[in-house]
Amino acid sequence: MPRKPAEQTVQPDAILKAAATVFYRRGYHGATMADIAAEVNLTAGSLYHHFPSKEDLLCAVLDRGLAQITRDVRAVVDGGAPSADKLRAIAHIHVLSEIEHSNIAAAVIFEGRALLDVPGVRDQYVRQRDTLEALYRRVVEDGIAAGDFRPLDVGIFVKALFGALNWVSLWYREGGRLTGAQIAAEIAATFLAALQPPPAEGGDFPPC
Amino acid sequence: MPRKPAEQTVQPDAILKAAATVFYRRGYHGATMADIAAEVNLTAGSLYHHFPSKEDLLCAVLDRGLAQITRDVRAVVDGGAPSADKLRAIAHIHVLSEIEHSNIAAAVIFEGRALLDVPGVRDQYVRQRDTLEALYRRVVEDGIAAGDFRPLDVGIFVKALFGALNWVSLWYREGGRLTGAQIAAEIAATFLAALQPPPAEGGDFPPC
Amino acid sequence: MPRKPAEQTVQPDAILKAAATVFYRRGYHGATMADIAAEVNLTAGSLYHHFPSKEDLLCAVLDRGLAQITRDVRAVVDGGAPSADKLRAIAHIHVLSEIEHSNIAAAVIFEGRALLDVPGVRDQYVRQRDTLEALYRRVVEDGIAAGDFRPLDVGIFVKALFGALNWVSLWYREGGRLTGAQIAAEIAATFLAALQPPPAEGGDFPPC
Amino acid sequence: MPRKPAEQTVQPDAILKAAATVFYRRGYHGATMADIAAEVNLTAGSLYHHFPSKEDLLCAVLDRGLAQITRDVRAVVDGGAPSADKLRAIAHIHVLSEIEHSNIAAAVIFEGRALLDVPGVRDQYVRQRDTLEALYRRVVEDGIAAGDFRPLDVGIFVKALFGALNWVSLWYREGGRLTGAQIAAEIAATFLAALQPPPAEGGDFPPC
DNA sequence: CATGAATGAGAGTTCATTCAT
DNA sequence: GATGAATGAACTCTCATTCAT
Repeated sequence: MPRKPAEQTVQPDAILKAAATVFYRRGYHGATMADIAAEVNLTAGSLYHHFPSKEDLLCAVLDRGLAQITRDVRAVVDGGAPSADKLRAIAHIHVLSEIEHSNIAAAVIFEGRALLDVPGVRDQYVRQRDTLEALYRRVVEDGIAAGDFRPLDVGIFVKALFGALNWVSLWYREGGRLTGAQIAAEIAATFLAALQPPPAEGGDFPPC
Repeated sequence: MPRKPAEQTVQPDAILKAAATVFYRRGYHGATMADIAAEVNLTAGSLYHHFPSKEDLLCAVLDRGLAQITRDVRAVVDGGAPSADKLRAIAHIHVLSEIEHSNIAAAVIFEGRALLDVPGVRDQYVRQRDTLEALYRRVVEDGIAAGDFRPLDVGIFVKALFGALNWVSLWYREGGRLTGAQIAAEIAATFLAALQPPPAEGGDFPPC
Repeated sequence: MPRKPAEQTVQPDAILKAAATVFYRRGYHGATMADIAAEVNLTAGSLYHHFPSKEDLLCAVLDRGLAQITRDVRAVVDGGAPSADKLRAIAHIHVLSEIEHSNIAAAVIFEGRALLDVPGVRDQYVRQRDTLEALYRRVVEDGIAAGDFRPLDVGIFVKALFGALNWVSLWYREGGRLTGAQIAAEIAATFLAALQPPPAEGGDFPPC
Repeated sequence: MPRKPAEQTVQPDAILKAAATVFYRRGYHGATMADIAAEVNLTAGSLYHHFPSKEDLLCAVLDRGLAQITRDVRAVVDGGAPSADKLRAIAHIHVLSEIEHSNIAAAVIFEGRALLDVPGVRDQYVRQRDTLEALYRRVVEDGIAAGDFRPLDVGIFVKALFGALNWVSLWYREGGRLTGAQIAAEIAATFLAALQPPPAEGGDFPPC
């Protein structure tokens, strides 16, 4: 007894965005297929024409989100800019991904845990996440090697940076005091300050 | 025909710890009352002798966790140590709370979102969280006022610090390369480095 | 945007065979329209160009199957062969129908029950089934009347024969030890042996 | 918001009987958990306190039914009665099981197919079924070996017997012309007649 | 207090059916 | 005619919650 066909066909892309939004808003377990469907003016059952299950939907969201941010970050990392600029650029990408691209990145960040029970899926997710982290790490390591940054525990440093950047999605509100770009710049500045090499011993000063 | 009472009466405290653990592990919506009960060798129904609902359990966990860490942090902030030492101390408290106290703090961090739908509850939670954040902010502001730290956007800085510290609960594994204390120290060092005032322009140096 | 029509128009006949196969394989309730459609390289929706509903499909299958076997059996029963030959012939028809004609007969046998809820449909189905049974019964009764078979409870006998013949569809496997014809012959032989009149008391023997 | 506790505790046994009845009436796929639950004055969800899934319920029904009839039949087969008496006895057991023991046996017979998709389960079911069939076969083979029965294709014969006996559950109606015991006796008589050795060629008669 | 059994409100998922293209 | 997308009803299963024992 179906009656009313949808006004216009829904793209799987729109569903992914809707899912990301709802997963982020309610969490994976708290989100219902009906919630997601409503976001694109569908009913829950209709989603199954596009994705075989809720879990697959989450996988697709995470996959898509990580792939996108990874691609953008990699472009920066592979570029020829100074390390400090690279770090500023990836902070920018990271924050903007979180707050602009339909929360896909934010869902990635916080709901990836929901997948950690499903072994096959988990592995792929963890691998992608590690790939991204490795890119951040490379920027820092290269900067240290080049003498632009002071040596420190890169592992902890990158995880702290990740935490600071990811956390933005939890407190950012549109129309707040600062734009996403400004927030990214400020965070980058903070972490760059922490990477500042100490003033060279005497070297900067002309001999008396 | 239940006959055999638990070996020893279960303290509400143990239930809170169990709930925190399970909330952290599975998320609020993913956790079941049976999961939590099993953690203390009870059945789901028995939990209702101690807490009126699952939501109340979460509230209690968050309340307890925030209250505890807030109390500890406040003690430090109210003390007379130099700002840098205070920041090191609260990082230590923060990280240790996350990874040692039965994940209560970690649950606080990530599952507080589950309460954001319930208005009355939400407000109390947000208020407590803001109280804690204000303490961190005070340390930074005092340090800046005292000239120990360089001036910067304190709001962003504190949120970045929060993110970096909270993130630890997502990647920390017992028996890893570093202890919680070492991690806290490293993160504190990073953020303190970012707070380092630039070398005074010449003033520190005697005239040549 | 469907563009490519099926290679060649699908006959309702092919759909009926497909439906019979799937109904037999999965049972009426276990079979989906998509299953049936796939069997003839269609999609579920397309079936509705040929049959108004799943129930109608089952009706058509049963109707067709029963009509066919009834026609064949009637031809034998109305013929002039000896009763024993008639019984052999209908066993042959019955078994071959089950295992060769796309399981239509087998579906008839086991899935007719699914219709027993729908009153109007049920009646027609039951009537057809009784018609078929009456033909079997006539062969036995005629044989008894003619003195070829020993008298016995014809109702039970025919139902036992039905059961034995129908059961074949549940255990027959293509390429097994015996062909369908051999199985039919063996079953017929068994039931004919049971119909054997006892040796006449003395009458057959010349006086000593 | 549960309100009304059941008047009296339901035994798993009662659920099994209910399930057998409903499975038989509607078929496995046509039966709903609510149907089964209603039969014992429960709601669907409550069944899950006793059986982990609908499939498990079917397994339990089949297991129980097959085990019971197999036990009874084995007792007869292992006894010392003449082969003909054994065959009469097992026909009696078989038919009575079908029509009296809550349709468990009938469900076994017709709904076992629903399990044939689940490999692990299927194997156990098939094994049990084969065990039962082997008992029937043994009776016939022993009878032949003892010269009580004429030699014939035992495989087909036993399957025909099975079919005839199982079919009873499809047409038997309480209060009909014959009791279950009478039906069993008649079917046994039919098959025993088919097993009758032909009158010895003259040898039995004294020379004239 | 603890328990096991029960409940009712969904949740995810399936599926027969419809319909614009 | 065929299709893909959509729907709504129904189903299996889960779970927070209650309560007699």
